[in-house]
Amino acid sequence: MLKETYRTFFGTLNNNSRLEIIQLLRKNPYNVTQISKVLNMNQTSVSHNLARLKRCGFVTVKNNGKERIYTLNSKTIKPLMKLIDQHMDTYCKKYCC
Amino acid sequence: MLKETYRTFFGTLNNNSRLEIIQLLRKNPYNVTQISKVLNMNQTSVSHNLARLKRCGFVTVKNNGKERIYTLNSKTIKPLMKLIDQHMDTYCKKYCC
DNA sequence: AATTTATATGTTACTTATTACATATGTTAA
DNA sequence: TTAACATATGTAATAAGTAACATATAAATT
Repeated sequence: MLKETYRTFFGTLNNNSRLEIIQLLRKNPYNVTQISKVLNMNQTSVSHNLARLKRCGFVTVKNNGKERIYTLNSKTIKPLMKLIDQHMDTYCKKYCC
Repeated sequence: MLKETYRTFFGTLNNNSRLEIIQLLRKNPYNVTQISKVLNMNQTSVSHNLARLKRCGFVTVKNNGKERIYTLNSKTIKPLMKLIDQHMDTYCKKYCC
């Protein structure tokens, strides 16, 4: 696997706003306005971050009138986040944080 | 899970040097000098980056005389990297890179 | 077709992370 | 006990990423 691909992947995850969006989308799909309201982030920021998440396959998007509904990739990202939670649960209490 | 814990986790992975070290350690444990020679990185950089990897439970270390041998966490990080490779294989060709 | 609502994109000041230098510590052997 | 080897840590210039502004596009409603 290309080094740059990893960087894009982890660079995407290494951001508070995007992590908050991911955590929210773990529960349910939402549109941009909903996300920015729930997370109290401004709309342009949400759009920028969703664009990046989409570019990397973390989320997919579906049009619904003027809304755009974003869904977390349930095939790879959902199980991945679960596995990462497990790692952090076991190791990050002792070592990191 | 705490937001800061995620940041530490992904921040650790979002770095070329550390990713190269991880990729190397997926094959075998190595000491600091070996790592810096194989990857053509200066020793202080390798030590700094190993310190961070250790702090987050990505690697463990074992003393062997004056050497210190670093091993990748095979319980969580090895399978995690595999899962990430799979995601990138499926989605990042189309979307990211 | 003009207005409103929803979302996306371009750009830049600012914040954060990285790298590499100098140097310190720790271990072994002469 | 000092020289040599192995690794770790403090610090700062530089590089990279972020957030927020202004603005553009796109769909629906009047």
